[in-house]
Amino acid sequence: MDREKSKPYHHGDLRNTLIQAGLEMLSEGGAAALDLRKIARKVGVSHSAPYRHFADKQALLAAINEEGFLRLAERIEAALKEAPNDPLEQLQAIATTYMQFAVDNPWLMREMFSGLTIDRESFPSLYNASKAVYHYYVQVVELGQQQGSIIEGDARALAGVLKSLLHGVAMLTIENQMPPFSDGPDGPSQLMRYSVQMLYQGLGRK
Amino acid sequence: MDREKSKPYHHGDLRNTLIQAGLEMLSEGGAAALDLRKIARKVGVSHSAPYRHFADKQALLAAINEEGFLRLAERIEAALKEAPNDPLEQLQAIATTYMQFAVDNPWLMREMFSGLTIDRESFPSLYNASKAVYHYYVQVVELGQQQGSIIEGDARALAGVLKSLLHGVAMLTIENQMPPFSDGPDGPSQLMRYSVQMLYQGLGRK
DNA sequence: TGATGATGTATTCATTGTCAACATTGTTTA
DNA sequence: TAAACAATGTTGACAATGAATACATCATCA
Repeated sequence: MDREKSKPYHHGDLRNTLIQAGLEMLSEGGAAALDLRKIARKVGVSHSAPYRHFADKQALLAAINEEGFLRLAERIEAALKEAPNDPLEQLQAIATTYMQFAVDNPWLMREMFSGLTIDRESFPSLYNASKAVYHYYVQVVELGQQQGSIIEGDARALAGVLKSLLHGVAMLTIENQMPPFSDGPDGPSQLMRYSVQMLYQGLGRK
Repeated sequence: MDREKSKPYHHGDLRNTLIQAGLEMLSEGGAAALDLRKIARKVGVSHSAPYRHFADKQALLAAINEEGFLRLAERIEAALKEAPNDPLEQLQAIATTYMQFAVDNPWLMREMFSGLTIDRESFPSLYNASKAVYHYYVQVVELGQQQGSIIEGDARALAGVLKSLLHGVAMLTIENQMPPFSDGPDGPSQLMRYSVQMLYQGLGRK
């Protein structure tokens, strides 16, 4: 009995536990709701214990954001593996995964990309993680170019356009800034598919 | 002499003054740097005076964001007036204006669209202002369709795609999330023009 | 003129990030 | 193995800040 009673003085894995608890707290109201003391309470340590692992609140937030980018990259990688060997379909796979992640983790996404609460440049590993996803875009574009289904040009620049579209659609969706379409696409993932399709075929008439 | 000395007890236009001061403060570090007491000091009133005009910090932020949307809409309207009567050029005018505004007011833009610090839904006038810009997109798309240079389809849905792209490019740019392109477009406004061009002509090869 | 509501002030309180001093424990080393 | 040390956690304190309450000033209008 009492095997839970007298907690050891040292937590054991406080750093990770704090990040996890922070992620949960984020999802319930964003960075504004992210309270260092509350996290500490939740995890069962004193209010200043976190300072042994993070210089300040920013540092914890940076770690949380980094975890977010890692998870996003994981999901996209997994989605790509299951997608058929067709460039457009691979783009769609990335796109809908991106959207799904945003819808599932709106607060996290806002944090990750807002640049409002943390200064990304001062956290190198976060900075790198934040760029990881982009490589998949380039990869798919290059594949498309090799197969002749995507126009010529700097693959990285084209990937940048793609990335921007995905990001814009996803963000505006979770911000309730996308108007509802009566006869247009319905639901986030359809909206995303539609958008990618439009970028692929072009708005201009030939 | 002393014509500035004994300030009148009542400020006269405190509400607007607070918004202006708030905008300035925002531009120096975002909402995190937006300190109610500091604003009050800056404006020369007591630290609880703002509460006569704003229920709380959120309410002031909402007013600031609203002002931001109004300014953005103004700029875009002005840009449209000067643009030639060509749909693609009008799109480009909107796009580069959007980008310029974002580059000029990164913190404000982040605030306006983050949804992190304020709950837009509870401020109707802000909510409306946030949707004003969108109408210009629809307008231009419809014009393009009439002239036959833009493909058929729900103009509002197409405008949504356009809006998403502009937003994505602008936001990722100010967040330093757009990789630099060696032989691609150079500089924010060129990057924006390039992106719109790509959306117009399509990434797919015909 | 004097009643009333709007606007501003002074004071106070709770929350929260941060820091300094101290406690506990695991690890290394003499 | 014992002492020293580094890592980790706790307690208590402080300042900044958002917010609430009670009071002061002033313009307007019946």
